[in-house]
Amino acid sequence: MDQDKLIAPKRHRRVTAQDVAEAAGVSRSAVSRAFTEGAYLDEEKRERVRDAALKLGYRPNALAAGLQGGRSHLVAIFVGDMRNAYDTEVVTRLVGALNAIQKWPILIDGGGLSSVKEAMGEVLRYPLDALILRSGSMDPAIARECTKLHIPVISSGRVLNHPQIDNVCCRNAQGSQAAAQLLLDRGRQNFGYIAGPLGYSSSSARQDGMMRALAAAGLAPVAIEAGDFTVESGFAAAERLFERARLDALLCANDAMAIGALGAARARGIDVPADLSIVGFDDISMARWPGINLTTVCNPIDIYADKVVELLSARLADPEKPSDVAYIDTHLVLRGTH
Amino acid sequence: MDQDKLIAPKRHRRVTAQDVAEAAGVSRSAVSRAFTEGAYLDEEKRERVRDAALKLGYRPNALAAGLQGGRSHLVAIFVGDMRNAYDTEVVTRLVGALNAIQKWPILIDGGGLSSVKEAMGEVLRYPLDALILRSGSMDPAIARECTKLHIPVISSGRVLNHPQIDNVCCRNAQGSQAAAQLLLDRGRQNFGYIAGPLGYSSSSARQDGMMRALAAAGLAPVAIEAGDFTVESGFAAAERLFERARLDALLCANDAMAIGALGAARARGIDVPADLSIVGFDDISMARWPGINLTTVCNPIDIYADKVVELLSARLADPEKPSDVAYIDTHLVLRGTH
DNA sequence: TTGTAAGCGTTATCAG
DNA sequence: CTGATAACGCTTACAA
Repeated sequence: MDQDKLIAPKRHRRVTAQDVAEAAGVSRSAVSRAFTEGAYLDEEKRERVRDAALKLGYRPNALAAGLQGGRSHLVAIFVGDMRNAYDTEVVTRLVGALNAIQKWPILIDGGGLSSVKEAMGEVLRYPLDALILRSGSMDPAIARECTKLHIPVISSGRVLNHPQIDNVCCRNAQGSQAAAQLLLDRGRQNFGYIAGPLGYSSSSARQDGMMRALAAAGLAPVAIEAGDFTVESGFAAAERLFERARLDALLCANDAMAIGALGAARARGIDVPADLSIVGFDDISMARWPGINLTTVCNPIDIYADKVVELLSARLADPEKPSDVAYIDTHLVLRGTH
Repeated sequence: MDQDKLIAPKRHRRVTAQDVAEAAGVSRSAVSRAFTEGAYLDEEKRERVRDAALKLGYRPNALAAGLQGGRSHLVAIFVGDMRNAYDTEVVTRLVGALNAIQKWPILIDGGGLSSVKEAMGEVLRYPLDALILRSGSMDPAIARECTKLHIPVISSGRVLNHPQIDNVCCRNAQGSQAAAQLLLDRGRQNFGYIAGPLGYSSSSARQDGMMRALAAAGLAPVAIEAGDFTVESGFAAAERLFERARLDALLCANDAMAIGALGAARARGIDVPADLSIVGFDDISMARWPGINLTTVCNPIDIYADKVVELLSARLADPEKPSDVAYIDTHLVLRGTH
């Protein structure tokens, strides 16, 4: 016991390869090899090392391994605002997809943070395998800074034109054009639109798509209001719209605002879908909840996440490859509000 | 240019302290000191180093710094299932709170993962500052394994009795007892309950709280069904309940299932709250959405996350301190369904 | 105040 | 197949 204290100066030193080597009666390198796939090592010896490691509770220190030159297996995900339902669902899928390929996602939530840039700066001190940007309103300067550090960047939701940045992006205009067409075919004529905040490319692209469909029918939207992508803001924007004009069709830049608008319509006694069609965008999980049952444009999240991981793997395999843009096709999901 | 190629063998080597030192005409240690708060270094020199660093795009490698003995500033968050709305909100707050104190959360989502244990094993190779467990059904063996590695563990949602594990936990029974009492006071007598899956301590504690209130009034629940915490399962469970019995009060183990039950009641033409009171638990953000407006027991998420971070900081400050349990008080949120 | 040198725990290289 | 040895990039005594 006394001896114990003498031998272990630091109280809770992590078990190292050295310790295991001594316990198993082999060299440090043998221990390393025992844990390296396809390294030359006598099977019996490998067995012995593994046993000793298990007994001592050893596991190779990922920090040291990462330092030594290989990959850190750390991937940062920068999220614009995790309080946004769609972003949250994307992050959830992304986390799952990354976990599955043994990449460990570090999350940074711009929504809850006062100084995003500072946080990014701190996280960039880790030699990340990659950075995933999930934000419609990310300062492109930050992305460019990452490429300077030679960290692969995957931008999701907004296409950044940079030779080192891969992008995955949904065909926004196509989706909302189809949604508008659906309502036109149903005989709707008085369209309203609830946009997202200024500066979000997805919102403006979606608005453009609607405009295009309307223009082809010789129409234009009757009224447009903007929210901030939250349910509450959708509720408020819808109320303003209902004050201003008598609509029979309402398209929204995302599902959350559409759900808010649906609440506002019901509160006002408007019959949806008999008197007013409401269509969202994204197909978040709440859209299919009983009591909401929102008709919407599906922005397929799982495909999205898989695509991000695919681009990531391709980039890691060949860091010099030209940058890529993966477009995701949308499709209409007809439920009860159109 | 040719020289460039000769000097830089690896194509995109990260800028190191050495590079900065050479550029600024100082020693490596001076560079290190320039970035260390409160280290002795001539102000003019520090300026010079910082300038050179900025120009070269240098930032201290966090891996190397962490290896060197200090903290890694990495914290793993293990989530039982990120597709669960409450867990997701907790994670969001946790991420924000950790980002704010410069700890970088690595997420592992048990819900999306086939082999949770394996993933945990991989992540434990990083010398984590701490591990946060957010899961009602986590295998306690995993937690114990972490304490063996001397990694502080904070368990959230279930109290683990271990000298090295800190806990934060909401007073579940208290909350649902109050909810039941509210409905008793309103004259309700025929109570139903939608429980969570077996093995979730929160669900059973909440059920106990309700039982206690009913027992005090000489009552017992009329019917109980179980779901899996999802909206869909709440919908289905409520339908089964409505088949079995005529209820005037329905308590649910969480908000998501209550929202499902609300949908089922409406689909059946039951007037909520005139003929049936429905009360949830947690107060997730959707509970206050227009069109849902759910009366519920608030399980204050922000306090929760702050508490976790508080325990974490205390533990890091004194790794030998006795383990702690922080109980979170609930309160009723009266909205439109009671 | 500064530079030198010794780790931190790995993995990769290179003789044997 | 295996054991030394040299990186990896940083911090921090220690000496100047």
